[in-house]
Amino acid sequence: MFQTSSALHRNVHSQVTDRVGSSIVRGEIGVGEALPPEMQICQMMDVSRTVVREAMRTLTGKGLIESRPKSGTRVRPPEQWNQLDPDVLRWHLETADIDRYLAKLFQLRTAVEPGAAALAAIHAGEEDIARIRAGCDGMDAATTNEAFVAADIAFHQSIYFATRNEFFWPIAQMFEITLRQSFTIAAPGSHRPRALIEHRAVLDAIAAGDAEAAREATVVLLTHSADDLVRIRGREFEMPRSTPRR
Amino acid sequence: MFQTSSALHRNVHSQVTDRVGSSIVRGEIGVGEALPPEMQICQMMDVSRTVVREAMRTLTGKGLIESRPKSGTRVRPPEQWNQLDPDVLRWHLETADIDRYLAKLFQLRTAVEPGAAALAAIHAGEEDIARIRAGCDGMDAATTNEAFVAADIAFHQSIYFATRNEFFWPIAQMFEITLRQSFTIAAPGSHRPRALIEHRAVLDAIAAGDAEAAREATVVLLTHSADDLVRIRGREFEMPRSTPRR
DNA sequence: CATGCTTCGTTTTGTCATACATTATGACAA
DNA sequence: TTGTCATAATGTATGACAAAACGAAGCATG
Repeated sequence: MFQTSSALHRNVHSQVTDRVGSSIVRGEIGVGEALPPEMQICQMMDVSRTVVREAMRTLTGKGLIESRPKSGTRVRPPEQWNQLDPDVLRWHLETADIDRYLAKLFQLRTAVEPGAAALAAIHAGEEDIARIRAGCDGMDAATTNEAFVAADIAFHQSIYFATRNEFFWPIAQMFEITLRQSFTIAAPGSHRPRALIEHRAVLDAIAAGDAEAAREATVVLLTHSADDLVRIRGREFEMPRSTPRR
Repeated sequence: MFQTSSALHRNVHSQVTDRVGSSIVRGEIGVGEALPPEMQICQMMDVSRTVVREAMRTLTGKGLIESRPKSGTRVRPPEQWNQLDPDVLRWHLETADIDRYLAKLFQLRTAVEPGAAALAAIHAGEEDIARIRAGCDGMDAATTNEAFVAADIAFHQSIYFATRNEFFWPIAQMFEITLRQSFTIAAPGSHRPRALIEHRAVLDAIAAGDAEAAREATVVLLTHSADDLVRIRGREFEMPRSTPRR
């Protein structure tokens, strides 16, 4: 329990937060179960109670736990966790196998991104479009694989920000976390030229303010991307596809 | 600054979290600006530093602020806030006018829910379908307006949970927060019969495991819902619509 | 003389230790 | 069965010190 994680933080309470949070996400504590009392955690990790309590506050804020005097601190059901919180995501990534995670992320993208692109076409300002275009150009100019993936991610992030709807932003944030853990989110290499064309199509539709075109271009982009993922990483990346009209 | 909020909590640090968090979301502090030093906040609110620090940890965990020795505690850019966090949502709801908020929420639903329903059709288990059906039945049996809306919300929440993809769950959570603040999320009354039929259509498609039917039934449902909202509350509820095929 | 670098002091957050308040649980007794 | 109370856990307060980073003063150098 509370196995030391690999991340090195400057703050002690971040480390404690990491170890406890990771344990919870890993499922070592079990929903509804109680954590050890604060004092016991202090001894286990050899830190002061201040630190443990601040870690607990952080976890409470993320919806992972719930504390009451006397009864102790209990793990809340996962439906109530802030599953899109960067830390929670990271803890998931440490434990769950990466393919399952990427498949779920891709499911979310498939559901959201076409609609987001449509909204972006309506609400994007000059700066938003410039950012999206910068992503395209970055993909174009990329020599290394890392640079290509980074530009790719920046492109998609910019679309979410361009909706001008803050509820889409946390989804954009997810990409960063994922990026740091693996460079394999996209499946570049063989299909770069086609991918570039399809990205430009999305950009052009958004720049033109054509919501429906942006939606459908994004569907095409994601569909082909899913095909690549299925080919490279396996069938769990198959998505329910809404056949785009032509 | 740090105006007292209306919510009554049992914990002192929750109150401090509320006041500071609310101030930040309200925009009283300004992105990049520094908060007053901890000791000063202690005096302002007449609490111990322990409490203030635990409140700060909570806010840090939600991505609102960032602390460094000597330089102080600064407000992070809103793109990095956990915008789907229940508390952040609540603070937004306190300040922003409710129509803008509901419109953005509806934009998100319009983008996500069709895809979520498609996924639910594939992954839902018996319990999931039972929950969705319970939502339908609840709408059917509802006598009061509150009961109808509550059942409606339960129905839609169940769809997100039925995806079996935890990244969709935070969106379901949003409905709870919104429900507590206003019963007007749906626009019931005149169109109850039609709404009920459309909800059943979604349920049937999911129960039948037909992803495409579930998607299109949801699009129809949301489109009509948006029409009602536009009629009742105004044009800001107009959505980019993906004309469903027939 | 002006400019850049180093050093050091000060401010603010980070951590520790201790004491006490508050509250809900669970056992005991009426 | 119900009410009361001891108890164990979290909640709050206080005071002290550590660490880090910004800024100013001083030093060396052009």
